[in-house]
Amino acid sequence: MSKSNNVYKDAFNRCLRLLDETQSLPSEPELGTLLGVSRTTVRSILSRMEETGLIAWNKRNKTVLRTPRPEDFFPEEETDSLAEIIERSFMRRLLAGGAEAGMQINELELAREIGVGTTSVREFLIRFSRFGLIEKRRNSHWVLKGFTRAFALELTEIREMFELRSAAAFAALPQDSAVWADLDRLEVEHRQLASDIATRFNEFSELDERLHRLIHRASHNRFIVDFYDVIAMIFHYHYQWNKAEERQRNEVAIQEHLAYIAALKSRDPAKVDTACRKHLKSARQTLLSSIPEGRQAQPADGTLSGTFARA
Amino acid sequence: MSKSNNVYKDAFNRCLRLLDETQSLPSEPELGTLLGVSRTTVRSILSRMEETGLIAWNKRNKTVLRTPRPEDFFPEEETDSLAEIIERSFMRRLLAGGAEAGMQINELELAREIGVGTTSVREFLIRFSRFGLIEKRRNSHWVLKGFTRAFALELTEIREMFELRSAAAFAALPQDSAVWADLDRLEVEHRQLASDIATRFNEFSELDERLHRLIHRASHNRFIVDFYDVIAMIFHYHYQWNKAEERQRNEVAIQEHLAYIAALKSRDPAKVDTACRKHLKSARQTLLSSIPEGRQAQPADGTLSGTFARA
DNA sequence: GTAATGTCTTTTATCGTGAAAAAACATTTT
DNA sequence: AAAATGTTTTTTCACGATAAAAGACATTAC
Repeated sequence: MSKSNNVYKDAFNRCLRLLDETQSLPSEPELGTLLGVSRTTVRSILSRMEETGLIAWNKRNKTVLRTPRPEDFFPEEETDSLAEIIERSFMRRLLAGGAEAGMQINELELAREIGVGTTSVREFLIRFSRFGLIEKRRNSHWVLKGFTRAFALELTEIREMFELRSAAAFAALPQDSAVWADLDRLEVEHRQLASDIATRFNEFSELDERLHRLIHRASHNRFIVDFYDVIAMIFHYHYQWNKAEERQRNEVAIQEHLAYIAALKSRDPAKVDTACRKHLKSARQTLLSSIPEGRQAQPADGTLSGTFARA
Repeated sequence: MSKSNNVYKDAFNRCLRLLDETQSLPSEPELGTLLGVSRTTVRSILSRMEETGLIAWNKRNKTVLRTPRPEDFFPEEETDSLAEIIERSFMRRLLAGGAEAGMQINELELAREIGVGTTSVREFLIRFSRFGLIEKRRNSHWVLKGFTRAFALELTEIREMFELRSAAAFAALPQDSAVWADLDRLEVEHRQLASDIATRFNEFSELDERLHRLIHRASHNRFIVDFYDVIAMIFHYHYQWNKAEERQRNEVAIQEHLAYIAALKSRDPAKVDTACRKHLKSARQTLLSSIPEGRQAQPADGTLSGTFARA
C-alpha cells in the first residue's frame, strides 16, 4: 500500500454535501478551488458520482439526479490523513497515562502499533517536536519530556508575552482595517453562544481559537502566529481530556472574551492590557488545574503501552 | 546505498586526535562516552586502527604504536551527516540569489541535484520549516518565503523580547548559581579575543553563540531556549555570506558583550536592560544592513537553479 | 562482584519503488 | 480567445527493504 486516497474520499464527501444545494455542479477548475483539490481529484469524484447515479455527467453538463444517501458517503475514518491518524494515536497514548517524562519513544514500535510505515512516524515526530514535548537524541531514540506542570507554565509564559503584544498591536490598527469587521462578527457569535450556552457549550473551543488567532495575526510576526499552533494543539487535546466543569468554564471564558473584545474596540491600551491579562490568567489556571502535580495517572488496565519504554 | 557510515568516520577522526595525547586508549564504554557513539562504533574504530597499524589491540590493552599521519584520517567531506549536507546545499541555493519569495521548492529536484533520496529531503524541509523561511501548501509543494527584510524584523522582534526577559532572569539568579562561573569564563575569553582581535576576529561568532545561549538558558523556558536555534542558524549563514567589515563589526560586538557581562554581574536590572538593548539594537542593524532592500541578487551565470521555480 | 569484552538483536537512517494527487500540456467548446 | 474538457507528465506520499549504529545479553577478566 503506497498511499491512501483519503484526499479523494474526503473531497468526495464534502462534494456530496454540495449536491443538496444545487441542481448542477460548476466547472471542474471551480470545483477544484471550492474543495481545495486538483482537477485530477475532481474528475475522480465526478466519475464516481456518475457511476453511482448521483449525477449525469457529460462534458460541461453535471446534472444532479438524486439527493445523496448516507451510504453514498465514505466512512469518516477513511477520510483522515495519515498524519492525523498518527497524531491522534500518539496523543491518546501520551494523555492516557503511563507516559512519564524521560521515557523513550520507539519509532518502529509506534509504527507497528498504529499500522503505518516508519517514514510517516518519523516525519510526524519531527513535525511534532516543535511543540516541545519530545526531543531527539542524536542518532538515537526520541525522549518524552512529558505533559507536565513545567511544560504548561513555559507555554503560558510565552503565550502571555505574545498575546499582550498582539492585543496592543490590534488595538492600534487603523479604524478602516478589515479586522474590526471580523471582530464584530466574532462578538455576535459569542453573544449567540452565550445565550445558547446550555446546549452549545462545546462549540466554544472553536470560537476561542478563531478569536485568539485573529488577535495574534495583528502582530504581523510569523513566529507569533505560528506559535499559536502549539497553543491550539495543547488546548485541543486538553479540552478532549478534561471535561470537568466544561460548561461552567466555557461560560466564564465567553464573558471574558466579550470583555476583551469590548476593550479592543475601545482601542484604549490600558483597558486592552487589563482584559487580556485577566483572560490569560484564567486560561492558565484552567490548563494548570487539569495537570496533576506529580505525574500522569496510570493506565486503567495496568499495562504499559509498548510505545513508551522506561529509560 | 542505505546509510552512510559518517558517524563512524567522524568518530574515527576524532579518536585519531586522541592518540596524540596518550600511549594507550581507555576502555570501550569510556571511549564511547568520550566520542558520543555506541560501543559498536567504538569497536569498528578500534578494528580499523589495529588494521592500519595505529594501535595494538588485545582485549583491554590498546597500545598506541605510532602517531597518526594525515592519510590516516577520513576525508572531511565524508564525515558530514546527510542532514548537514542537505542543509548546506539548500542554504547555498537560498543565499546565492535567484531565490525570490513565492517560488516553489521541488523536493524531487532538490533530492536529485544533491544526490540523495527524497525522504531525506522531505525530513530536512520539515525540520527546516520551523525557521519560518519556507511553508508547506497542503498536499502540495513547499513555498519559499524568502530571506527578506520582513523576516529579519520579525526574527529580531522575538529575539529582543526573549533576550530581555532572559537577561533579567539571569541577573536575578542566586549568587551561588553555577552560571556566574560560566559567565566569568566567557568574560575572560572575550578579553583574550579582544586583545588578539587582529588575527582571531573570525572566532567571535562561536563566542557570541555561547554567551547568548548561556543567557537564554536562565529563562528556564524551552521555547525561548529552542528559539535560539533559529537565531543561531540565521547568524551562522549570515556571517558566512556577509564578510564586509567583519573585523570591525566583531570588535564593536565584543565591547558590547563586555559591557553586557559587566551589567549582568552588577545584577542591577536597569543596567542589564540598557546593556542588553544596546547590543541587540546593533545586532539588528548588522543583520538588516546585509539584506538588500528589494530582492536578492540574480545568480552570476544568469541561470536559475532548478530547485526553486517561479510560481 | 563489578566492569570489561564478545556476541547477538533491535532500532534508526536511507534508498528505490509505486500509487495518489497535482500540474502541465493539448484539444475542444462556447 | 477565453475557458472549459481531455490527456500526459511530474511530484508527492507512503511503504518495504537493507546497511549502519545502538542497545541488550552472555561471557570473561580483574
